[in-house]
Amino acid sequence: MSIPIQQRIAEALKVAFGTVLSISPDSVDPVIRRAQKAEIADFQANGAMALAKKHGQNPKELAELVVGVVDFENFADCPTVAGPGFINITIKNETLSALVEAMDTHALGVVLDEDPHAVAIDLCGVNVAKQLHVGHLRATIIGDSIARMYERVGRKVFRENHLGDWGLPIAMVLEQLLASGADLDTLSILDLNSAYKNAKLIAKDELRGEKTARAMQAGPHRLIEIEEQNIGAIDAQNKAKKVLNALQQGDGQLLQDWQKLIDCTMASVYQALDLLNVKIGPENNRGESFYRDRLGGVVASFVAKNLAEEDNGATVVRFDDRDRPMLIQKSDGGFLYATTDLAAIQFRTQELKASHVIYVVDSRQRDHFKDLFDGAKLIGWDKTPDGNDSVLAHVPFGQVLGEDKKPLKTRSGSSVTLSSLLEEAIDRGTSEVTKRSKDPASPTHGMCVDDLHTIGRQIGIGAVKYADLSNDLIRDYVFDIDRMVAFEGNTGPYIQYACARISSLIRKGNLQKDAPVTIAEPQERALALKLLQYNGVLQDAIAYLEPHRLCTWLYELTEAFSTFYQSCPVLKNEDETIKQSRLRLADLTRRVVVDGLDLLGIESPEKM
RNA sequence: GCGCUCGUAGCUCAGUUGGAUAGAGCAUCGCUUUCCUAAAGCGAAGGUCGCAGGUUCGAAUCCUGCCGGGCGCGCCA
Repeated sequence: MSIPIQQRIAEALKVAFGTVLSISPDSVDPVIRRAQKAEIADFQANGAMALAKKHGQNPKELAELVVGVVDFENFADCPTVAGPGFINITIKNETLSALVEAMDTHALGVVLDEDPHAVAIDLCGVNVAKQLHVGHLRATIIGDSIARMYERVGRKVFRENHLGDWGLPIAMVLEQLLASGADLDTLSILDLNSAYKNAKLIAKDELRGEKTARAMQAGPHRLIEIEEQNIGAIDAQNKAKKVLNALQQGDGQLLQDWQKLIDCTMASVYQALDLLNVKIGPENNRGESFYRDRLGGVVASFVAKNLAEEDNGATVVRFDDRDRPMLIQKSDGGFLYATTDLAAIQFRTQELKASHVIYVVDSRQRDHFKDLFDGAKLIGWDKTPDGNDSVLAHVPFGQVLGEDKKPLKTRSGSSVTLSSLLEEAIDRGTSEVTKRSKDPASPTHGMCVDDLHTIGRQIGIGAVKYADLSNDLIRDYVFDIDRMVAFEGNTGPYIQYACARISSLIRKGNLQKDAPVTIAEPQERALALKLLQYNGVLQDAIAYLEPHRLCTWLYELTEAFSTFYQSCPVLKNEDETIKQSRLRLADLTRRVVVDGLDLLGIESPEKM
């Protein structure tokens, strides 16, 4: 994390260390960090210890010498030395005032990333004929947030919704529905969902039979027995394979029917995505069917370069450092998800020319992505055509758990649908804001039901998203709606509320945009220093693909504002200059919070 | 069996990629309101950072080995 001033401090100290030690300033790392205690200083340099050690000097004496020669060009006070050789630096109020004024533009201090390459983000991951459930929540909102952050720094982003819209499962669903004589035009997502479950069940049965046979190292006779047991499953599979075959041949009627399944599914998906306030629509669909004609080519490429070999009739890619191979073609000629994913990587780096291919997928698929990325590197799909290295990254996230600390399920044991979850959150948000509006002092007092409901939705959805994004992604978390919608603590509603309070303040004040900013009080300094970190925090959140860094910081920012607001009168300040300066500080804070929440896909109601 | 991952206050979690006395929130207790939204703020209490070694001037952070929870391991996606 860095703010502009931090770099200037680093530069000045590099020169100073270089002078004292008679070495090149470029070889010096002064290790500038924010100071731990605001009362002591704003920043600290920890480099003296390591440098003293390296050059056989006393660290404290070295620090003293450096402090003696360093030139901060009047933007900071004379630094002090503490402990074993920490150098404490305090920025001048005038400097802070000027920096805040400089930040107060449309860009809010965010530095744009000039890399002209695109960024591809694989997110959401819906399956045709499947209702969205909790499992999709994280892949969708984390991916959308990362996309928003990249867009915020000026990058072109492709949100890739890699639909599961092709292959045997879909063929089974289609075959079942056609056989039952269902009218595909009037189907609901629920009908599709049950057909999907049914298909999955049958496929599982067959799989279990095969696995058992293999585990037992059964001979041909035993295999036949098992096949007989699963005769129904095999039969269904065969029928589905025929349907898939016909689809692959381009059967016009079947393709139309297939499209109907997709349309039906996506209609329900978009409804949920709309509630979620994510920027994912039809334009983001690029599913398995898109890659269906490229799979043979993928396998052929690996074979041609001797990167794949035949094993028991299947085609596998082997890696030097692990036993587990990556299967890219089945013994029956069929392709696997690794094949499709390789095709997708090829497409994303070679045709979309993405410098970053990011997968926002459940942590349980770590091994898969390790294989996938290593496979892509073997064949050279980790570079764009112009030779630029592409970063292939898996953003693994943990599971959403129920109160029992097991994956969230309904009482009947089925997985919780995303819409039911969101409805609950919206209800909670709405009842909360409705309750508050009863108070005559509340700005929401007297609002119509529709408006209250809109705010309630913003709060409820914001609560769920913030709770999800504010933890380290790798961790599982318990879905606790009470904690999420709480207006206290590190929650979405708390930050939204803090922001609404500032909006109210601005509405009442008569802000003059060009009024000078004067940082004087400790609480003003703390707020200013916090604000100035925005760009650095955002850049870090992107670099580490960790939205929770932004969350933590936004919470700290709103806390800094609360503290400032508590002890620094704004509207009732008799001094018009101070009042205007503080209004401007408040307005800047408000805009940064709105901007930051937007990067998390969270809306900021003006009243709540 | 192999591999990955997590373990920090009673609970939920941060911890700026190795820096000073490990920080928040919730819950508990105390204080503050003729005051810009008290939907708040301030303070107290609460810790052998899973355990044991090691590297280092310095370790919650890096290395090794254990312990405990979760997850994944060839023709499903």
